[in-house]
Amino acid sequence: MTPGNQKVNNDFFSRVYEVTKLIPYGRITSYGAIARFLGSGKSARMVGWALNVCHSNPDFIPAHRVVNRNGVLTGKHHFGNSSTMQQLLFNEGIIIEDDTIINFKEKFWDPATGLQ
DNA sequence: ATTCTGACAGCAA
DNA sequence: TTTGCTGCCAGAA
Repeated sequence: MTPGNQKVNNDFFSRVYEVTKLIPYGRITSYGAIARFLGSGKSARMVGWALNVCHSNPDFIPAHRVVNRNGVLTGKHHFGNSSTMQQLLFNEGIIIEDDTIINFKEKFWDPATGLQ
């Protein structure tokens, strides 16, 4: 395996968790934003996959603060109950209507600009 | 080993 | 504007 082709999977997953944990309370971001922040802008699906297996991480991962670029709660079904994700977000001041975050643009937090 | 699918995103029609 | 296909990387069958 070439140096530049080394597996970053482990690292990638961990980074996804770290970034996700950095999302401020009441704020949200998108899979693509995280992927892009990690350097793999086109690997947004991997971010979702990482969050899908985030239970392997001992720390609490606020995965409910991560939605797709449209602000749609595409992963709500992975929170046990379909309404759990929406409920969690609602508790943080995120207004959701029809599985879509109304004030998405307003509450959006980009790790790239949010951490600088 | 091959094929399909997935918590996405970008672009073409 | 909406719909559909493609790229992305990993895992499951």
